[in-house]
Amino acid sequence: MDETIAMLRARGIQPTQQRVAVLRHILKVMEHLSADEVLAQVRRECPMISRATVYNTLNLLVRKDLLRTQILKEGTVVFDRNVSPHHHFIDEASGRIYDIPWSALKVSGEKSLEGYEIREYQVVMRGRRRGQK
Amino acid sequence: MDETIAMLRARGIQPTQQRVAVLRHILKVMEHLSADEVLAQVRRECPMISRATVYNTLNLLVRKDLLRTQILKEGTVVFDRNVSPHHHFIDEASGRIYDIPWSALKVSGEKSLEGYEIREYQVVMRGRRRGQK
DNA sequence: GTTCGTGCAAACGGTTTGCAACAAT
DNA sequence: ATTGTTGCAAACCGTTTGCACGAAC
Repeated sequence: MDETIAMLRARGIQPTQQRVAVLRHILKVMEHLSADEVLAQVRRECPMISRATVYNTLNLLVRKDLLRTQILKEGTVVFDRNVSPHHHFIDEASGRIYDIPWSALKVSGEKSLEGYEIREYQVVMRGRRRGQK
Repeated sequence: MDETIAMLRARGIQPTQQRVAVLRHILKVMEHLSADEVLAQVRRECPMISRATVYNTLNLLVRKDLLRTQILKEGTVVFDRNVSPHHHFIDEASGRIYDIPWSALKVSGEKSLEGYEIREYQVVMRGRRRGQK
């Protein structure tokens, strides 16, 4: 049985060919893709998919908590398959975004902020990846 | 003597009427404005300013380190008059962005991230402002 | 009289929307 | 038959660009 289809069904989403292709692709690649990147890449395997369907599908998956959007790049939103709290590092040379595990960093002091009801937070780091790839 | 004009001169920028109006407005308001918001608000005092000039001016001021851009909202960049390290809180109800002083939060663990050369980082918090206004 | 700055309109890129054709139930 | 899904094209919105007019050195 197909895990991607099961995920969609579990959220009450009809597993159409296009939706399965989109979700399957995102779960496969490790990158944080923009909608247009998803479109281009999914089209290789599923040529008859339209821009509108990709956008519709991605927004649907976000609404159903299978994906999250992140505001990390100028001009475009990226979709994150990791829906649990974590931090981000953005390589300024390549633009590539890396997930940093929640446990790798510790933020303190946020409880003493008066008047701010924090629903969620993350550390956003920018710089350069060094060494390996 | 005018402080705004002095700031521009110090950076070798010709203090034209439009540039002074843009910078003066940004230094006056406390908000993190988008370019179009700057345009709309500056036009009240300086009606004969064009969209292109506002965008040109803002980009120039960023290039000369008088402003910083921040990627915090979907679909638009905001301009930050605070060019020193600090954190941000975004009120999800109003969209308003608040500066959080660098000293209010402490992040630890970032030195032990192997392979990541961090040039800068900040904590981005989202939630609701409580109480006063 | 060059250089620099401005205003306008067109172009651009990411995203959304309206709508007609088409499945699926 | 009704509802949900897709593809296409047009619309939209923030931003950039090309170009001609005008101001400043």
